[in-house]
Amino acid sequence: MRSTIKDVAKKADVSTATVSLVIHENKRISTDTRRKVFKAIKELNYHPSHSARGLVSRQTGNIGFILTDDHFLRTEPFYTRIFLGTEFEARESAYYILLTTIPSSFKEGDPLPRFVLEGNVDGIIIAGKVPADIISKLNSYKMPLTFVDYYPPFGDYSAILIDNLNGGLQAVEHLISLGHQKIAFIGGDIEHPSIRDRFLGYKTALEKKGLNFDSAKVVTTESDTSRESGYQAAKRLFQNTTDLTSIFACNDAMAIGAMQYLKTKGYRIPQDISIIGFDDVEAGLSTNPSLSTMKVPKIEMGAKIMQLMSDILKNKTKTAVKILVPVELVAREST
Amino acid sequence: MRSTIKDVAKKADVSTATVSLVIHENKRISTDTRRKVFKAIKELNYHPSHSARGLVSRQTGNIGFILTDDHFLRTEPFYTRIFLGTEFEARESAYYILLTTIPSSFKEGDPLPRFVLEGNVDGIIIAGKVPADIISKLNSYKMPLTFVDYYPPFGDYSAILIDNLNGGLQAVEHLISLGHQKIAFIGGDIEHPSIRDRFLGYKTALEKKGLNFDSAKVVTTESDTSRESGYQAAKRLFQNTTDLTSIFACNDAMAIGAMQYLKTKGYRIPQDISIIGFDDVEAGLSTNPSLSTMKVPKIEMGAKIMQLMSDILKNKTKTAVKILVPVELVAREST
DNA sequence: CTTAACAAGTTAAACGTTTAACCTTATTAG
DNA sequence: CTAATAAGGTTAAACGTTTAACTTGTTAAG
Repeated sequence: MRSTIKDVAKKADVSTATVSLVIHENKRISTDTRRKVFKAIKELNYHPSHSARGLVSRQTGNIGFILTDDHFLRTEPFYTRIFLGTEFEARESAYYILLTTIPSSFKEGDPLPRFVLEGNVDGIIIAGKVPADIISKLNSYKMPLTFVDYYPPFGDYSAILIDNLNGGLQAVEHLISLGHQKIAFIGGDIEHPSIRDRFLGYKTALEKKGLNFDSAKVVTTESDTSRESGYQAAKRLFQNTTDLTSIFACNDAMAIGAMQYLKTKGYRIPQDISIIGFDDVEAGLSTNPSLSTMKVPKIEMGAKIMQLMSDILKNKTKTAVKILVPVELVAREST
Repeated sequence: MRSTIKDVAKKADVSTATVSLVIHENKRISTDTRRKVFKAIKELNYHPSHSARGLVSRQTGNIGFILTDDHFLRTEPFYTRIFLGTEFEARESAYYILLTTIPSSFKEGDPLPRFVLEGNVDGIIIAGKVPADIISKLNSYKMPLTFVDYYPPFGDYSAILIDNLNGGLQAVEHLISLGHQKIAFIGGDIEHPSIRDRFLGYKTALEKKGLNFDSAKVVTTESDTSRESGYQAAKRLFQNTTDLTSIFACNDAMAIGAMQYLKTKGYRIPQDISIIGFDDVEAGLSTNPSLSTMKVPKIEMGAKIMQLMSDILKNKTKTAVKILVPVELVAREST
């Protein structure tokens, strides 16, 4: 049998209320009593019952973490790293994370995650792009909704986002600083706010440095940002023009796909063509040459969104905040 | 405010006990009353409070899911798929899964997952190989411990395991049926029960078909089963001998690594060398040629371990059972 | 007709916390 | 010296369920 607050109270020779007050660091309790109680807690290896707490405090101590199944099953551990950060932070703030996936095809009639229906979470973290339908359904529940690595087109939420615009800018400036003037951009899923911003960063960098924008050097027709799409986008790019010396890919997966295409066509990297990606996923390390990229602090983002959630639940943060996390250039062999 | 059992009772004009009995499908309640109650439940969108239930039933309704961080962050979505299966099944049986990772370097002094310390799970599922230290520490808590895709060297637990031996057997028999006589085996982390069994299957198949075992055709010195290790193992293999026409790799990652080596050395697959892997991960589909492999039902395994857990918690399963799930040959272009 | 058995509920205690309201005793202000 | 305040607790109700024990009415058996 696990020990309860009563056991502790008896052992420390105080009331259960006192034990509770000690646990909650209430200043009304003398140092002596506090010590006695802590001693008893230690000796009995007491941990408060999550259920009992939840019942009286009307909080669950749980946070729901939602992502689409294909994001969860992505080959690159991107969202899993974000989750990991969230989990780490949740340990600190004594929350549990309930991870669940939704189909990326989620639509109006589909059932919401069970923890929402049963009110078994105090708040919800949504990671990555999810269908609009689920957001609107979720809105009718009164719990705080926060986003990480995605921001929906409508609504006003707290979110942790990558500074994609600045990242795109830096990536392209890096290429320019190496002497490149003819820089291409390849991207997929261009409706995605993140991709859009990276593209915007690309354009801004060109403008800033007085290089002119050439639409022949831009391929954004792929519907996703997979490796395969990168291959296809590169192929299409070289159908448009061969007048280029470097490529900025909207993410590492596409960059790697593009590298594969370049290799099959006999281009040397970086001598003939330089290439830079975005995200800094593991795979970029084991390509040959290794891939230059913009490093995204995934674990930190996960931790940050959990902190934000915790603040919101403790009423420290009343209004929606959006935090942009900076990215960092990692110059490797491909540039 | 969420509605409670009292609201339902009032609306249906019965006692709360009746509502509870209806929910638990107790036969003592008449069809009429049952209907009334269900109607009220629907109208009020009532869902029982998880906390209140947990408090009185002394169960948490949660299952802990533990894997090492590097397994969770593996590029191939192997364990994530198993988790997904568990999650799906958990929805059916009304459990929540608390996923947490432990360092793969877990040792004696490290803290156990919080849900264990706080007694916030009814049982624990361990996925994949974990350090022995955590198993022994976990044993001192009285909750059921089950394993999926791993079985510890000591102890008596329920587990869902791949039929690795038979899988290895089938893979090699497949090669033999294609006329191969000179079949190599490459593997890593040979201490791992799964790898060991696959190797045993290899040997058994040779024996069964009257082919003699040649230790020069076996490389098991790599310490893990990554792509890179596959590359290295293949390299070493060809240092030993070139007298072979096919390779059975202990998993797809190593098979893919080996394919890369074969390609750089100018071998054609499958004309010069056939190769077969194990696991059926996505990446095997996008190699060129596509990789033959043994298909492991990952989602189903996840679902099965959750069912098993649920049975154990309901006392349906009293003694430890080990279930071997069969694997299936997927012949693609590489053989 | 009496008694037993059953059907279909209801009552009330219990689960382990939290916390508002209360109670002592000691200290301070006037 | 009295009254007010502070310090350091305690009491008891409440949170939303479950379930053993009880009640009431009906049917069946003898």
